[in-house]
Amino acid sequence: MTQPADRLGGSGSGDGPVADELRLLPGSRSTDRKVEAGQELFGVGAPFDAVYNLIDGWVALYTLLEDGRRQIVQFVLPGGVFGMCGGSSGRTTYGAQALTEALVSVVSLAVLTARLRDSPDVTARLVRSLSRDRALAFDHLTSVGRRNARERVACLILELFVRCRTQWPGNRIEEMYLPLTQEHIGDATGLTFVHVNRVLRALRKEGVVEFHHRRLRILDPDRLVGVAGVDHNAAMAWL
Amino acid sequence: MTQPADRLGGSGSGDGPVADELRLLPGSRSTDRKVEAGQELFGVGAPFDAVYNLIDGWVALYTLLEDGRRQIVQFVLPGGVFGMCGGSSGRTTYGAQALTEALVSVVSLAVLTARLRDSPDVTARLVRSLSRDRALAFDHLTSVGRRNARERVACLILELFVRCRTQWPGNRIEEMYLPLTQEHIGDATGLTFVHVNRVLRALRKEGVVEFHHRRLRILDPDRLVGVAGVDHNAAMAWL
DNA sequence: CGGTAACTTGAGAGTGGTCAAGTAGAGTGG
DNA sequence: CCACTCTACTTGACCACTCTCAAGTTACCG
Repeated sequence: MTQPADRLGGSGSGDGPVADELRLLPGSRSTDRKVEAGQELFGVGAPFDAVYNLIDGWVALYTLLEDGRRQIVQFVLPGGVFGMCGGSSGRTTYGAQALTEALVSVVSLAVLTARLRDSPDVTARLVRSLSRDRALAFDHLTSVGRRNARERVACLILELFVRCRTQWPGNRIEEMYLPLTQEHIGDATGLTFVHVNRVLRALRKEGVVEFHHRRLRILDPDRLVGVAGVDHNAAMAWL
Repeated sequence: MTQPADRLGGSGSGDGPVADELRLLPGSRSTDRKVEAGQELFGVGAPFDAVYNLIDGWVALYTLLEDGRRQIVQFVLPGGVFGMCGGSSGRTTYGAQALTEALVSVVSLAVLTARLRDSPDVTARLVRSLSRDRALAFDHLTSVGRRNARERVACLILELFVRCRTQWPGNRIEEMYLPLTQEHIGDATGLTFVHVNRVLRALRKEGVVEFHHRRLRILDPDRLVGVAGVDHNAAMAWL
């Protein structure tokens, strides 16, 4: 474990009682694969014949432009499913990188289609997951397309905060582990890390949020929601 | 019909032999609903208990910010499925507006879940559709987050061109009907319509594309791909 | 022929990018 | 224990891409 022991964001390094409700296919943990922080699960354009189901840890999905510009299109939390791609090319259009030590269940497409056939429950899980992803992607698109830098950063922080809360309903509401660099935030919001830094400093000086050493502290939740420019109810809808 | 008769982009106004492969639920056309161009299918935050399956025409999915800023998150073409939302709120987070006269099949959630249960084929269609949507959303996100105005506009045009081609493999490759205003393009690319106009003028002057009166003419496909900054293969992957 | 929606163009301003330099912190090896 | 290194963070100066505001023009439709 490279993370501090008291972090939120994982159920620990053991193979303990990992909740089955995080699994697309409950039960089978024979296909589990563990990767270290920073490792790539698969790269952009990799052939795909399997679906990944994150059980523990954080994963970032990203795309690349020819000249190296990068866009993080999604942060995956436990329970998330990725690796399925639209298009007929049989290759992924995005890559997946573990942000922390992570545990994924690898499900081959053959197994998945078989299970979809006989298990309405698996189908429902997958459809729900894909729908959620699409809704999240739409939100990000709106943020990046129509919000300014302050709003984007605040929005992202708020989103991750809310998603973490629901994943790990811990008690330390004011502080949480966020395994990101400012460059990650920039790549997710469509900004440069230099500008992310400026925004973060401003928010810090104003006493809204504090983000140092992968620890996020929400100093003033209400102000944060205000800066993000989201409806109070909308923020709750992420739950 | 408000569109010229020779447009690409629809199978006509009749109730003729609409291909069943566009339908999530083949056969049942009792639930079809026809809407005029410009009409809203549902607004942002509408309660949803049904899934929409576009059979004919163009639809735009959009989100709104409190102050009126709008982001188009997806252009739906025949065969597309929308109206399913992630989140548990039971309300849509985006609205849907018909860009042309459109024909949609409305499937109640109850019916859908029943069909998912007993028809692997329906399940496969839905999963494929949702996966494709997610991939498209990721592409848009990359565009809006990491490309400049020229690239974004070129990308969008290219994407719509390719998608149209595959929908309606007509013969007039050089010209097609695109039921958008420059403001639509702006709302989809995260730009203002003023700036979209400038970009479009420049591309026109350079002899790359021409877009007037809802007619798009690709003057120089290779240059367009170059301006868009996409890999030649990647462009084909949309097919 | 008037009204309206879409498109066009210009001038000025501002948000956010680029480039460059420097600081802080964690890990490593002498 | 102290350089040394590497990554992440910080800050400043400058600039440009894109927005805003404001006037027009054009095309379509009643």
